[in-house]
Amino acid sequence: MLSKKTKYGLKALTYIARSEGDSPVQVGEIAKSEQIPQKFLEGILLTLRKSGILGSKKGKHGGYYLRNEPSEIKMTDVMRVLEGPIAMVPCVSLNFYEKCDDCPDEDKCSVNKLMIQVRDNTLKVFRNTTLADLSDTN
Amino acid sequence: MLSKKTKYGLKALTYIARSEGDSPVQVGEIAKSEQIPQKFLEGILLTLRKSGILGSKKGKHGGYYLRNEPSEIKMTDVMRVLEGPIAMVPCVSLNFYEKCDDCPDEDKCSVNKLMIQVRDNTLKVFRNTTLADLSDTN
DNA sequence: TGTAATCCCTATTAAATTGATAGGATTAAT
DNA sequence: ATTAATCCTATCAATTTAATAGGGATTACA
Repeated sequence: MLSKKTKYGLKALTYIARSEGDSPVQVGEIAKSEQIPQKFLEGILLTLRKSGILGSKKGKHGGYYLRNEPSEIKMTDVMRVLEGPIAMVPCVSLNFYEKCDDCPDEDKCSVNKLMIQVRDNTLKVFRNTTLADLSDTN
Repeated sequence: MLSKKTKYGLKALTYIARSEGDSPVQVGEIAKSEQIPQKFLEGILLTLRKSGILGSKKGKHGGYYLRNEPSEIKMTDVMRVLEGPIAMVPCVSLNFYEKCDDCPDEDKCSVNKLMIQVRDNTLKVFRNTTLADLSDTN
């Protein structure tokens, strides 16, 4: 299941992408419009900024803005920042690899093989989707 | 992340599929061979039996057996029993649908659209994979 | 220069979930 | 009867998640 953090983060990014004008978008505005607890959202946008996806401007009339064009922001990056590994088991993760405690031999593990397929298919979706796709209002 | 329950369940099913002879396979044997806490595994096999995937024989020389051929046991069914919904958000789940508390309008939700794609691709994998594929020792 | 608005940071908490354990009841083979 | 297995329920500890709280630092602007 997708965490609220990720869901809220995706909605916020979409909101920012849609409001891109000259001035940065404020947390309070996003929180209100998207029905997200403001303090919770603050933390989420902070991690998105630290990861380089968002930029921010402090002080009065401050807020958040995208560091790149929506069409340049891939879901792979966003999802990894918000949700962590895309793979369902660590032993299959490209960016967060870890050996499983059980499992003496990965090559012989039936779960491993199945999860590689799932990972590849999910990756395909995330690689082919950008924030521009999310914010297209069709 | 895949729960241990699901991982253990998949390994156990694979084990049973590979040992299919005349007599049922015992929990203790699986637990030992696959390094799974026995009592935990008991519960897992119980739910697999209640869902109709496994059958059991009680008492001495009892154990568990597959109710169908491995090639008839689809991952969609196994995953839904062990892990629950395949979709990452309830509003996109085919078998466990629920409206999201936030989200006034699903059709306009950017997360919704993305997660439908992920779901469909994951489903594709699970529908095309059976226990026979998992237990093929290549 | 002061005040309000905004992001920034850390700590805390409550609830839910997960992984595991415990103890025995029931059933069947010998 | 005895033994060996499944079956069932309850409980527990650890972790994770979602949310809240309280204030610090920075900036615009009157």
